Amino acid sequence: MESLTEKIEKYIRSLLEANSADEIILRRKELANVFGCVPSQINYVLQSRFTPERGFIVESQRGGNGYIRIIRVCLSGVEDRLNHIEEIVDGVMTPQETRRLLKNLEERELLTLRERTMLEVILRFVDEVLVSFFDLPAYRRDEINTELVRRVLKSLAII
Amino acid sequence: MESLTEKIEKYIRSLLEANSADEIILRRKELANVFGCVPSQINYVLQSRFTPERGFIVESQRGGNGYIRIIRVCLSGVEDRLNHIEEIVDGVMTPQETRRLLKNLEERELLTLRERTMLEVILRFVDEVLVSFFDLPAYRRDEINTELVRRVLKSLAII
DNA sequence: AATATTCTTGACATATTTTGACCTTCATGC
DNA sequence: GCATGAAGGTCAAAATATGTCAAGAATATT
Repeated sequence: MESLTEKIEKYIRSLLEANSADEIILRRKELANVFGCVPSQINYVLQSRFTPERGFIVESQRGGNGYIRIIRVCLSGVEDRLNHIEEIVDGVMTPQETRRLLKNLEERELLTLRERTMLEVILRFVDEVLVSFFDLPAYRRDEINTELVRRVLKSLAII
Repeated sequence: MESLTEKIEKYIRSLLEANSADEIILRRKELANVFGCVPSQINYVLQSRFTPERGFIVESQRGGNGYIRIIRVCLSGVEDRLNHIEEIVDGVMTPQETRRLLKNLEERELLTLRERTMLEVILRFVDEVLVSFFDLPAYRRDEINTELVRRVLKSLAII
């Protein structure tokens, strides 16, 4: 069973494909009408599915002639990719957040499945060492794991 | 006598076979119902049997329309390669020996440049953490680093 | 026989989706 | 200017999934 959120996500992605554009403009109310849902559902879809981590930027304007603009981000140069990494690997990530990030990066083809698997094996091993040898609390382990991911992704960004 | 965990493991594997797919999607509660067990038993099976080290990636999402997705990344004919790994990652390696091994694997096209870079960045970071946080002597760090390489290569041998 | 490891269970914690009531912003006509 | 109506935004509750953790039971190892 596909959720409403997934349907709307696919619809928006199909609009982007169809226009073979990196950008589309929507009316929130109209889109909500298409799916027979409440307008704020659209906000939820945007906030959960069209995030920078997934490679999108969303702009909007209220008031008369208001709109929602969805932009697919293209990472062209090394500089762009490094900044992007800094943006999406922000603060300290829990293992769950880390796994989700890796999944998203694979979906965007910024990581291969092998690279993702390697990283998961390594993160598990490092975590195991930190807990069983050094009895480190979860928060400290998350700090180290996050920094590891940050460094790896940065190093890959420049290749 | 087969344990519940083993039964569930076989059942999931059979689902993957049956669909001849590299991926299945489950509902934790439903699967628990099939075996008349507690839902968290499913987590135990996933954590102990469907690890990246064994060639699986597990993704999941909580909440409404939640799911558990199991991705198989393993192929057949693994035995030889595993033995080979045991041979080449023998004993404890120094950082120099490790780098030479990784370079060699890249030249033989068993690792890509990106994968080798990932590993080198990770090994350097782990070593740094072990020194600066825990003041571990060199031979202990080499043990950990060697084990890390062994695990990663084993999991890659499966893929 | 004693100890260590793995398995099983259940109480409790956390995350996601959907909906609706209420808030904020802005272009436009007067 | 400024009131108005037409946008989009925020927040919280309810429903519904999965995750975590620890204790006890079952098995394996020494």
